[in-house]
Amino acid sequence: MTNSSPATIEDVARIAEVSIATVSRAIHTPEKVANSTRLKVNQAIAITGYTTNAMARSLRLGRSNMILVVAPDIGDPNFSSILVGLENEARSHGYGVLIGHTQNEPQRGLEYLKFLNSNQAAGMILFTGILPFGHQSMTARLPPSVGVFEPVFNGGIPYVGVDDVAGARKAIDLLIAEGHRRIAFIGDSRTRLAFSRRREGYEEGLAAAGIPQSARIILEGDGTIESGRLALEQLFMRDTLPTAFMCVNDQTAIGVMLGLTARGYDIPRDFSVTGFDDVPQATFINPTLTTLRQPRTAIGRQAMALLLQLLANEHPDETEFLLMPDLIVRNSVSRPRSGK
Amino acid sequence: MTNSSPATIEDVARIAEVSIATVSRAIHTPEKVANSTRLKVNQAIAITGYTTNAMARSLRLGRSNMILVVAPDIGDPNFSSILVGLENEARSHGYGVLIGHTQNEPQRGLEYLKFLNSNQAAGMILFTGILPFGHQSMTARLPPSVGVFEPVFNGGIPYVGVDDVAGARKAIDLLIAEGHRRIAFIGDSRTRLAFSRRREGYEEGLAAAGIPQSARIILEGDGTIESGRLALEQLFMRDTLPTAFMCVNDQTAIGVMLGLTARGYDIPRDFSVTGFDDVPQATFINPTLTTLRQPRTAIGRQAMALLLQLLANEHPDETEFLLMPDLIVRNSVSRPRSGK
DNA sequence: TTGAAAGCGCTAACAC
DNA sequence: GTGTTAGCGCTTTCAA
Repeated sequence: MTNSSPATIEDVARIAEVSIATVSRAIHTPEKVANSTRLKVNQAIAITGYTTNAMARSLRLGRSNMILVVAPDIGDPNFSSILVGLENEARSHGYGVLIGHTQNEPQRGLEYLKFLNSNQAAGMILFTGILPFGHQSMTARLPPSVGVFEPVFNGGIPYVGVDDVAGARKAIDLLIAEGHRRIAFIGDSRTRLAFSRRREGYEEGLAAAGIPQSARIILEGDGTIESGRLALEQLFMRDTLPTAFMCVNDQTAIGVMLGLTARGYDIPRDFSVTGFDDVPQATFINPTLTTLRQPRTAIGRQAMALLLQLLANEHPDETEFLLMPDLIVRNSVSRPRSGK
Repeated sequence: MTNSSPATIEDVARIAEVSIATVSRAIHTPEKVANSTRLKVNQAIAITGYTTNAMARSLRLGRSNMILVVAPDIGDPNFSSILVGLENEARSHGYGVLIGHTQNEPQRGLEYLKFLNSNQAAGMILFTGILPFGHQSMTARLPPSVGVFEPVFNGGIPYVGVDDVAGARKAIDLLIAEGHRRIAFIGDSRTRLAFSRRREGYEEGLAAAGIPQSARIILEGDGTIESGRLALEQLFMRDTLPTAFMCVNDQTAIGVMLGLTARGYDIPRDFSVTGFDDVPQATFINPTLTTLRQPRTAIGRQAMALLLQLLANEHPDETEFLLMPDLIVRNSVSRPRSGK
């Protein structure tokens, strides 16, 4: 039990009465070390409380054992459970996870680019649909990277996400099965692929049910609560109201529900609402929200597994890995009021 | 513009036609380098796109430039804005921030302990009231550390938080000023100091208003939405109901409001409710929640500033740094119904 | 199966 | 004001 500065490989070697090379081998390639020697080394490690100095190791190896996870906003309710998957997978392969949040500011992104360039991370997981690094990203050498949720536009980077089209299809099919015909899609976006894919699912579902083009009601949004509210206001200025709102995500749905409630309507009696994501609030809002659950932990796990593959120089053929979201039926959907 | 492996200090030195020592000095102690030389070096850095290899630097210096932030749950709505303060302060002093989340599992804590022992972080910010490392933390050398929100019980670690007593006092004084006399405190906890301090503020306020001990209604909770609901159910099984609920935090308040609404009551007509923290949801819930705003960014900034002081071997006398929360008056409080 | 030694990229003491 | 050099702790040839 040394007490001053942390034990080094040399301390272990001295106590075990072997060379530092043997200690290193006993740790990383134990099969290349005689049983008796390995035992001595292990004892010495226990005595000293030795842990490998990751700096020195990374310097020597030319790569670190950290993965940088870049997210625009770690307050995002989706984020933390995905992180669990990411971390568990990384950890079980000897990697640590480092979280960078850019707050949607390119300036912050550049800091991380510097970080990457100084070799402090072996790979990168991106939570954003674009490389958050501005123009410099073009000239810089990026480490192996994997996107989560959305493809990374300017990178040719593989990604793991959810099958948005199929998921949206589940929602729209439910609404149609309940008898809805005039269903609005709230939250279309040209800049967010996930959102426009969900709109695709909406259109596919309507088409499959033989509902004419003219009955489609599509409003744009950016996925915030506020955008849901706003879209609702716009809708109420038209003459034909839908009987159901299929929202691009839960935040939007919450905005719509808040707006509807404020106008004195009852959900689901007067209007049905669906979301997408299954954020924690979905179970607390009144009525509880029917939505699609993102397989978050699985997404995280698979994204990290993919990155580790890349790091091992195995390049899979596919560039898009989609998992299936589950439809979670709660209380925000019912049959439309007869006559409407 | 080199293209293969990242430029090293040697590349820069060669191009600038100086020694590597001069390059290092030009970067870290520019005043010790002749203007003309510095210029050449800067040009060479620009040409090569050189960034210091943080691994090598840390190894040489014997300390890293990363600060580990350990949080039990990064999904906590308080967390991300505090992180902003932490990060900005750290970054402006050349430190990076690394986030570790323990998910309240001691096992995870141990991983971070190993991380610290391998010298990968120079210091630590703790978001939890206890060292999340189990028994081993006793024997291990911990780096300079600072707590956020709550003192760290088993460490003698200074912390930056909010003045919970004074904050709670603001809430209770408001309720009393509105005319409430029977006010319940929801969310007392023996294990969370911040919570019991808020209860202290509650008691102080009642005492100052001359409200007798017997009128105190105190229920326990763990600060979750569910705990708020639960406490409410318990209260409704008693015969004397309060006219106002002073909740230990916003989550609890939301639980109480949800429960009240579910029972058909109107807030604030039938009951007033206050929270603590000012989470984002406080503005979206209906009615909007009167609460105390944590000066989050300031807390983060100050905590990191304190840690940087420690890292510079300056040890302040105080061990507790409290900032004042602001009372944010919204719509969940009104005068009690006459006759109640 | 083990040891000696080179060297990853950097900083700082020392010499000039 | 600048260069030379030792060495941070580690992994990995190369020899034995």
